[in-house]
Amino acid sequence: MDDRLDTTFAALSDPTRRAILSMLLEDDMAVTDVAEPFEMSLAAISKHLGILTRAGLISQEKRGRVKWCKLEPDALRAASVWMQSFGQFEPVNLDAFERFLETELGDEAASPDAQS
Amino acid sequence: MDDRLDTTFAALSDPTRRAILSMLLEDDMAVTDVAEPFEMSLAAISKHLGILTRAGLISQEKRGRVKWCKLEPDALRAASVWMQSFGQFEPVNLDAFERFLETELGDEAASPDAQS
DNA sequence: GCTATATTCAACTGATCGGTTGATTTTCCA
DNA sequence: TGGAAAATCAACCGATCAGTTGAATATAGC
Repeated sequence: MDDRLDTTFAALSDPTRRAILSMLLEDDMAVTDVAEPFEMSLAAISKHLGILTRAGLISQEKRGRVKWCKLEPDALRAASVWMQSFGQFEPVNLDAFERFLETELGDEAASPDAQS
Repeated sequence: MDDRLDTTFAALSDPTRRAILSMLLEDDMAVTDVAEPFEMSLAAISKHLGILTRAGLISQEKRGRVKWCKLEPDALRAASVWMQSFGQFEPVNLDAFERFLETELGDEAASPDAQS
């Protein structure tokens, strides 16, 4: 019944996939370009993109021989709502968000292979 | 570096564990009582609780021979903030939240074995 | 002390995961 | 027309996962 949340959270549990989402936050990208900063094979990245697509977190559109990857942020809404049902925390703590952007997100997007 | 998000999202990706969290939203519970509505062994539930504890999503305190499980909603904050960095930063759609509480959460808490 | 209760441990199983490599398929372009 | 580039497929590997069963460890209460 809640396969949706299963696949969403499972997709988000991998640091490589979260890094990919951060990259796509900047702009749409082709598969090869997504793979470029990572120290792993193109096939591996292709699999990750497949998982993200099946989770609805991104969409892929083929134009010519290039497949463009696009972030689909709406897919996060269900999961986000689920999480907010716990701990009635106010929408977003802006301080924490600021701190997060500096550390987590910034680092990850700048040097994805630095994910430990 | 972001092991925290890894373990948080991985813990949330299992429907049994999400159901357990929903149950603990109502009240603190002993391990045996947590296990009661599920069609699986006590040992399996014990493992799930261990995973939730390691992820910081719950805490366990032993009083006598009973181990009490308590929800720790703060652990969701980092993950929640991460997710809200995608999408249009506006809080949560309250209508969707309302609908969710009626369907998803209510059902899951009422009959956890109905998870497919 | 003895026994029942609460919980975990240990060892095992089958399935899934994240990665690899090599072969294919599709498309662009000179 | 014939490469070269973009991406996926297929088969494999070792690790982890979710579950089982049976034994072990505390603790409570008569």
